[in-house]
Amino acid sequence: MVTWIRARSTPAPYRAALRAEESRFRAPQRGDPSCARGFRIFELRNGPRKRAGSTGQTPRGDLMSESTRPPASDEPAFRYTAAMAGEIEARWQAYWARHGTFETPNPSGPLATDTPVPGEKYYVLDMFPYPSGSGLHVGHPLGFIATDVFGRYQRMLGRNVLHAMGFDAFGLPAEQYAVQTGTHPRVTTEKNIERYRAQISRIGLAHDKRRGVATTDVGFYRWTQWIFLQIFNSWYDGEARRARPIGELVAQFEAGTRQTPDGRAWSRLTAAERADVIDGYRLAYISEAPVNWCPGLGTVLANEEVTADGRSERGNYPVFKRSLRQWMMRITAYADRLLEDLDRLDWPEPIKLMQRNWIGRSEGARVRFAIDAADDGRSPGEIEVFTTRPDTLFGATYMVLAPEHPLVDQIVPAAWPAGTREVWRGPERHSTPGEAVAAYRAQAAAKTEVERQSEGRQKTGVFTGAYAVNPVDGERVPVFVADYVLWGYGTGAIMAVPAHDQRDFEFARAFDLPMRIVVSPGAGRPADVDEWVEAFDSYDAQAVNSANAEVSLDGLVVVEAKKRIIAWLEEKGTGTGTITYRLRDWLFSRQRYWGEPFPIVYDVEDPTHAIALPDRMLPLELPEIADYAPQAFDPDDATCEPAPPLARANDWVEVELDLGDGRGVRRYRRETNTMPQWAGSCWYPLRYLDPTNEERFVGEQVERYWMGPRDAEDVGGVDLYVGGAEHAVLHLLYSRFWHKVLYDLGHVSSAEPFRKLFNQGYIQAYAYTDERGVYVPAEQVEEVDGVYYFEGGKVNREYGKMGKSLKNSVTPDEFCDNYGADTLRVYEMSMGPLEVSRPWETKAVAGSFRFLQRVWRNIVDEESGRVRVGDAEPDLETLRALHVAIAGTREDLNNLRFNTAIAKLIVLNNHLTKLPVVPRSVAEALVVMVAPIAPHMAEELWAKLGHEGTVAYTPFPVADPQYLVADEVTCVVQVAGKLRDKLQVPPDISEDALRELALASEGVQRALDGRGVRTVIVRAPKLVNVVPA
RNA sequence: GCGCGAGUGGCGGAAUGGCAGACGCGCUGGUCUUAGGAAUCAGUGCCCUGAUAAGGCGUGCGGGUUCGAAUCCCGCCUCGCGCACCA
Repeated sequence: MVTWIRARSTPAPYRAALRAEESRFRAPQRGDPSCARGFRIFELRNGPRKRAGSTGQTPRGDLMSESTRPPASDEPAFRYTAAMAGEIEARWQAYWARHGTFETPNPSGPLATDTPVPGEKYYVLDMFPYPSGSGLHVGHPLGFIATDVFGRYQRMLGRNVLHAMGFDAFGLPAEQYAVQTGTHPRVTTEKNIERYRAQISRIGLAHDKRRGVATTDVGFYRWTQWIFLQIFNSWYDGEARRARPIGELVAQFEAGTRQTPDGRAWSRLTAAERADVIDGYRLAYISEAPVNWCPGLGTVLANEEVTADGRSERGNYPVFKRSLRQWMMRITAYADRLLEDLDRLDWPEPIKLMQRNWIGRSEGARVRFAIDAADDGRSPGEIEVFTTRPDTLFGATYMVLAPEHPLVDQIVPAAWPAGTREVWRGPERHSTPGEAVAAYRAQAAAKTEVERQSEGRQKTGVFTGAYAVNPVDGERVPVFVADYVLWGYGTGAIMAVPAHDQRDFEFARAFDLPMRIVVSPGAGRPADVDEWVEAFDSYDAQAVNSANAEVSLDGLVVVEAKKRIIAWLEEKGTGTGTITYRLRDWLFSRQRYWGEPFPIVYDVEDPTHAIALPDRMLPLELPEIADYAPQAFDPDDATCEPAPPLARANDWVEVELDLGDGRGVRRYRRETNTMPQWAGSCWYPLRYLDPTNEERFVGEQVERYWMGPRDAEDVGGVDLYVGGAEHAVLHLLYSRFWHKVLYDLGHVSSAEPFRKLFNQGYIQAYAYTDERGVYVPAEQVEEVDGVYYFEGGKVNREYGKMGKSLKNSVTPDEFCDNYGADTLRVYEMSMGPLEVSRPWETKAVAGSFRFLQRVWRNIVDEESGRVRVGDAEPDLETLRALHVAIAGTREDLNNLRFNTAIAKLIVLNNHLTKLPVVPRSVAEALVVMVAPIAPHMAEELWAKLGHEGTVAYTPFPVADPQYLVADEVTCVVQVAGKLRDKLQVPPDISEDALRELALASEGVQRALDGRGVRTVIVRAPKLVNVVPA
């Protein structure tokens, strides 16, 4: 229990306080002569302004000289100004760095210390920043400041706090920049990281800098490659519901406990055949799949890198769907677990919902329809469909195959069968089904996905000329090709039930197909389906017209009907109940230079099977190559082939290696694709834990300490993960997947990477355009009566992102010059709740600055620079103000409500302002409570108040309940729910006494105006509500 | 189209069934000043009133539940986000 406030005793006389203050300045000189503190004190005594720009002693004298708000000449010498803030901040940041104040000990391994780690820990994490070339603006650090405040608070609660920041530094921008300027991506990346680090450290974030790894560090991506191989060398055991090493699969085949695909004994298979079988199980595998191919960038792209109108986010080049051989990750194997475990996470509900929708689990059935023997006598096959409504099987009146469906070619007969309607032959009324289908498929292939959609929901398609047989009633139904059926989902084929599916309904109307009602819509609809204007797709209804000789669904509600028909289908062997997901496997390769190389080689004599490099050959470093640009293509040429830059590094690609597999030195070709940017961000939280471990990607004990589950129910993971909602699905789903594989293989003890997630809002800004539509500097725009002017001319106001090109960007550096980092921290935290986006308003910053200035003035005399607190005990009113503030601040900080926490500290500070002398004990409590938010000023004041060392580990004050109850409370008196009077009453007043008082009160009498009283609601001691007759 | 979230002073926001507008910006007035774009003190939802007291109105709009609703329920409007023919 933390109770230092009450434990404090023997208040020292005022003069002693002054002595303590002075000794505090001398003390550090003993331990650290390089600090030159005496010199600075001298300067401080002579006023902060003189020092601006004059000293090489402070780390950032150059920055301070840029202060654009020079104080007026009569300003008190010891006022808290931007210049003084700059000096204090630089000095304490240097102190923290020198003393390793925020170097967090591990329980074991390289970062362990001699002393045991605290039992309670807290791992707070920001989403991995990408160090872009344009540096930070004040919007970026919002979340960083929040985690820092929270982490510092946790530390003051006695916990071992881990907070670090590294960089997600691979990626296309550095590569693009390299192409333009000839600078190596590593040079650009390192420069950007350095710039970011400088900007971030100026904000005073309590990061353990030893842990700030970058994905581009060889020591980091060595383990990214290792994890990739773990995934590559694993398969998903559906029975056990977990990943297992591939060796255990081989053992099953060898023992005969698992059947080979064609039933032959494992020993009878050739090495290549075995490799084929095994590759079909791996969690990382190569497959031929339709991908986003962007010739303009020379690489395939992930879906998230393609804009809504089908162009590359970067460069705005066209993107084509191309079937290419690419690396995939079998994330779909984890679909169920990724879905189920969402329930165990403390995440915002909307994010969970987005993941649920993205995974898109739907229960239904696969049903096989026999293809009716074609006129030319070719042997009939089967079409398998997926449906979520097998209960409507009796209402299926036609079928549809996706244009890409391979069966299409096989079922098309030579001529249109009898009964083919005009519209079924396509708009050109083709004379054979072959022509019609070929034309339709060509048309569909030429369209981008976006084009398919932008043509509205107009249903198109053609008849294949083939019929299939409905297994429930033997009826022949025509088979169509239409692009409203997607090849990528389910089986790429559907049974169409137009009466009960809106899409099928529209198609049926367009193609003059029959409809059959098999789910009763009740009395609300005409009995004749021809009169319907839309499909009836409710689940809350009963089946009708759905019976054959063996099974009847009639009268059953949808859920029951589904069960019965699935049972029947399974019994007849024509269908099975099944589950389908919207989630697709994850395309994992890129044709880029600036990414992690795959630790994979191919035997030159068998180039189809990927071979893992043994661990001892890691890291596989990126080779230096002369030309790292992806090969340039005509951006509109959809037919060209990707050519990864690494393929041009011949000396690197062609290698002779002994892989230790007993075959000796052989010739291999390396994989020339690189991994996507997501790879490093999938596991970086684990590396922060143990950044220098060379034996393991993270020490076992270290991982268990920081991320292990707290109890049997807990999934473990980072205690608090803060970042924007834009990563709701991709990053958060990918890293959950990787983490689960590592968990299954026994490498980590936590089942999930992020126990609690918090989505911060964004800082937005106004931008202004003149009459030409050109952006003008937002800083210089003036508002008069709601109209905005720049240099005398009217300008338009827009609201949105902050950015250099919008001329509304404010950098943390210029902000710190003008106000100081502590003001930036207070302002950003007080603007509103963390989860809400808010507009930046430079003029509103003054309030935060003034708050700090007043805290300073309450403790330090602005004229003399001396501590001006008194040692008298605080009066009761002050004690109450203090303890109310303590209780409120704790409550707010616990719930990440920084804005209201600051408001409570302001209230306390404003109270202290009115006192002739601020009591020392209250001043100290205030400084400690301010410390998480404005740590530099708090350190300075804490030292001035006579304390040695940092305030960062000082226990956070605890409220004394005795001061939380007032001896009088305000009772609200209402009449008919409207406020009519207020009474000052003792908190323990009885209901009856309060009722009497209220009824007798002037306000009640006036409001009643002679009316009688029906009821009186009494909620002692806070409220009475009189209900008039 | 479907799903999710949000609408409160001039502005950012507070209050999650019990005093609407904490705290801050801005604005108004006073102090100090040669000066104020500094600091400081006071006031500030709107309406009525000379001002006060008292009163009326007020949390996007309309209805409901309740002694009592910004808060809970139903319908609508507006804005933001996500998904978008997923069978």
